[in-house]
Order: sequence, then C-alpha cells, then structure tokens
Amino acid sequence: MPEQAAGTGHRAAPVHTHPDDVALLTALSALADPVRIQLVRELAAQPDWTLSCSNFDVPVGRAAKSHHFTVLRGAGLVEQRDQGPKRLNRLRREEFDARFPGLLELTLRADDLE
Amino acid sequence: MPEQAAGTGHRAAPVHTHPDDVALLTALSALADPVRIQLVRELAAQPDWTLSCSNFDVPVGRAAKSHHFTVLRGAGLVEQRDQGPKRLNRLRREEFDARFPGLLELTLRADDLE
DNA sequence: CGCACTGTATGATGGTCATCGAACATTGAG
DNA sequence: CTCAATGTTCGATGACCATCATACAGTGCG
Repeated sequence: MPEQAAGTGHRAAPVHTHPDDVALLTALSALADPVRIQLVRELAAQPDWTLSCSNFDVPVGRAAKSHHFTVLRGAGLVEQRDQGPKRLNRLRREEFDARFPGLLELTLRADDLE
Repeated sequence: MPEQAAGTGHRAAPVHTHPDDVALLTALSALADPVRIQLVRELAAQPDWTLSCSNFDVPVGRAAKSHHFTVLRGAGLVEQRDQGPKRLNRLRREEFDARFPGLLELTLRADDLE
C-alpha cells in the first residue's frame, strides 16, 4: 500500500478531552508543573504536528514524559495523532483560549523569575 | 488610649510578596487548590478590609485556613492587615492582574463543572 | 487580672503525584 | 523475520502538601 492514509493503526488511540469539558481546577493543576510548562512552550515554538513526544527536551525519562502528555491531553491542552511509530502533537491554542482566555498566553510569555 | 492608631501591635506583621516578585509557577500552584479558589472568590465578593480570616466559609479547620492564607500572601494574591485580634484581608486585584493579566478574572468567573 | 476570641506554630498523618526501572506493544526498516 | 525506535503500562519509591489536633501568643473586654 503506497500512501494509503498511513492510518491502519491497530494501536489504541489517545484519549482526548475538549477544553470545554475541562474544569478550571484541572487546567490550573495541569499548568502548575515546571515540566509541563516547558512542554507547552516547546510545543508552541514549532508548527503543529511536527513534534513527536521524544523530541521534547525535558529532564525526565520516557515514562514520566508519557504521563505528562496524558495530563496535558486531559486538560484539553494537547492533541495527539499517531503517525507510524511516532505520536505527533499539536497545541490546542484557539480551543483552549476560548475556554480559558489569557491562560495560554500567560503560560507562553517569557517571564523572568521562574 | 482612645483611638490611638490601634496599631501598637506587638504581633508579628504578616509577610507579603508583591505580585511582581511572584513566579508564574507559584501563582498557578496557589490557585490550583479548591479551598484557595473559594477563599479568593469569597474575598472578591466583599469590600476590601471587611473580612477577617474566620469569616470565610471553607471546610477546613483554623490551622489549615491559616496555612492557605500564607500561600495566598506568598503568591501576591492577598494583603492582610491586623486590626485588634482580627486579621483583615484584601484581594490584590489590580497589582495581581498587572502581573498575570486575566488569571484573576478567570478564577473569579463562575464556571460550571468544577 | 481572667477570659473569650482570633490567629499562628508545631509535629504527625495520610494521600496524591512525579519519577524511575523494567516489561510490553506497535511500527517500519533491513 | 529480526531489529531498532517509539510510547505505554505497571509497580515501587520518595517527596511534597493538605489536614488535623494541640499548644501557644496577642487583643480587648468585663
């Protein structure tokens, strides 16, 4: 099969939560972690669907990184799509900003003293 | 002594942190707690300097409540002033909003699903 | 002074969570 | 098929934190 959608995947699709279904406390808790803040920032610095999980430069192992992505998905911050063995990521900018106006911008702002 | 300033207080003054000196992670962590969110909301619903700590209706004991106010002060969210045996509170709306635009408004917004 | 009220400080406790190592699953390439 | 690469899952561990009960310290009133 040539380029047939590349999506025959028998793999379990990642579970997503739309920002509209996310509680404020969940969103704040998701962002109240230095590793996850860094993930969101690196994600924002590259085009959508260009970064796979292993491309992020955070000081934790694969297992912890996978856990953090689960949390970010659950908070409506990240969308993931499988492509081959990789899991590509996208920051849900507009949808999240519609639910929590300003919060993402705040997170992405390069503040000193962090 | 009649109304002589009411400030002879030998009590240790509460330690405050200006929002400008607060890291994003600190602010998010402070608000990522249901009790503290409720404290901030009740505080916002009344005029400044009208609520003493014991006036807040949260389901924790005095000790825990005191702890939460310490966290809120350290995040630049609350200012406290001693008056007699009471410690009056004020939400630092403008200063906090200048440092973290939109975050306070987000917190005060009555979202369902929390 | 003695007392009620208000808030803080001090351990102690329990739960949550971030992390790791190792095992496992899936995918695509050789 | 075999292998390397990518992620997930599981169990265990350790740290952090919210909470409590208790004791303590100011404050003002009678």
